[in-house]
Amino acid sequence: MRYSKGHKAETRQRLIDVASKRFRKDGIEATGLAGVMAEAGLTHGGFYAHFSSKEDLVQESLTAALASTSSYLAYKIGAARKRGENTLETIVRTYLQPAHLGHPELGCAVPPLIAEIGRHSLETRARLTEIIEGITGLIAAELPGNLSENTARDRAYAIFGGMIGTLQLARMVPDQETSNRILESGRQAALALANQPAV
Amino acid sequence: MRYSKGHKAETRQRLIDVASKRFRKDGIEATGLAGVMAEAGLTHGGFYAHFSSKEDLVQESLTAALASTSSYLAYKIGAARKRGENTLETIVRTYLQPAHLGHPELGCAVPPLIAEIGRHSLETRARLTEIIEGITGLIAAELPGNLSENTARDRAYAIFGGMIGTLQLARMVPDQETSNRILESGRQAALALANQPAV
DNA sequence: TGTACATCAGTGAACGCGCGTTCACTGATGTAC
DNA sequence: TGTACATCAGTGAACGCGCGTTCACTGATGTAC
Repeated sequence: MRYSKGHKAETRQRLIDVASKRFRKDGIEATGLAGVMAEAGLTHGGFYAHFSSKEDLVQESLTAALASTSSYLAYKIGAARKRGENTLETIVRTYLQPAHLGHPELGCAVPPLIAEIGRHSLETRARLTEIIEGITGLIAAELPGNLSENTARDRAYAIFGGMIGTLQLARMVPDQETSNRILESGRQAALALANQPAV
Repeated sequence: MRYSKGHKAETRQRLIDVASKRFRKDGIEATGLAGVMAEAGLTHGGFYAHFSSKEDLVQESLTAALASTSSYLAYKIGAARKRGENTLETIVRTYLQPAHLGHPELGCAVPPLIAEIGRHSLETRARLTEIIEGITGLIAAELPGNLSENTARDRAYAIFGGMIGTLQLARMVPDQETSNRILESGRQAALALANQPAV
């Protein structure tokens, strides 16, 4: 069967969507290509018409997922600024909202996958690091006070690191009340770090 | 061959040691039982004389690894107190020291494995959560000021979450200078959180 | 003291299974004539 | 306008491999007599 123009690009996009969700939900190692293809309504043999390897799919789908998180945060920041709201509080409340606990397949790819990514090739790590630096850049740009570029960047890393670790802890503890306490504590901590004066 | 008394217990301990290192280095999913047995000098068939399943080994070895981290921190805290040094600074400098970046197989099991553990059974999560709460308890006990038990506990979670996320970020970025900046920023953040007044 | 036997940690072949990857093939449709 | 052909996204069988788990067996040594 010959397909209409744009059909292949659509299929590729669908594969990226399915894979990025499965990776976030089950981990990269635990996600099989056959399952991804099946969920996209295809048989497994056709995979290599779209990607050169599983690692290629990993790069493409995680790049897409991270870029989407970055865009979403940027949009939230813009909307908050328009309304005259505190943009940093918006970032923190968006990232550490209780709804972000469940459904990791719809959330930021960093908390569920950062450790696994760390075991991948330098190339994959470098590529994903770039987008993560985009996210910390968004945070850095909203930090109050006259911080130097370096100070702002470093502080943004600490804030983002705190949010990542907090989300992971909240997701791992089996008790929901503890989960919510951890999230709330993480929110307070992130804002406290953001608002401390320059050293 | 019949073995002398205590021989089986020694083998079991060796398996736990090998496995806990491999899990931390390569992840749980990516670690095969045959490899663990081979590194311990055995063939794979004997595994089930020691553990009922891979999940059993996961629980035993991660419990051991986390307990070891907890003990080590407790020892460091005790030594610092004896010398009249700041115990919280000791915790933070121990956890976020540059040497903790490399060789994750020798470090705390939480940063490399928390996301993967989150996908395991409720039983496994509950068991490991207990020990993690031991670690946050150590931190909570050293927080200055007259914090209520709940406040101290919640703040300890935020500090520990920050240290976890910071270590993960520092491990993932491919550039070592950035790594060290992230670590330093994480140390400052952890101490700033510890020293802020009660809300 | 010497001999027969029970023990049981460890061996290694085998199980079904899913993995990532390869490849000859299909067949509906756009294009060339 | 009608026909022959080229295209190529997707199919499905097959590859070698490692996985977790099972199991009949081994054989050195402690124990019973």
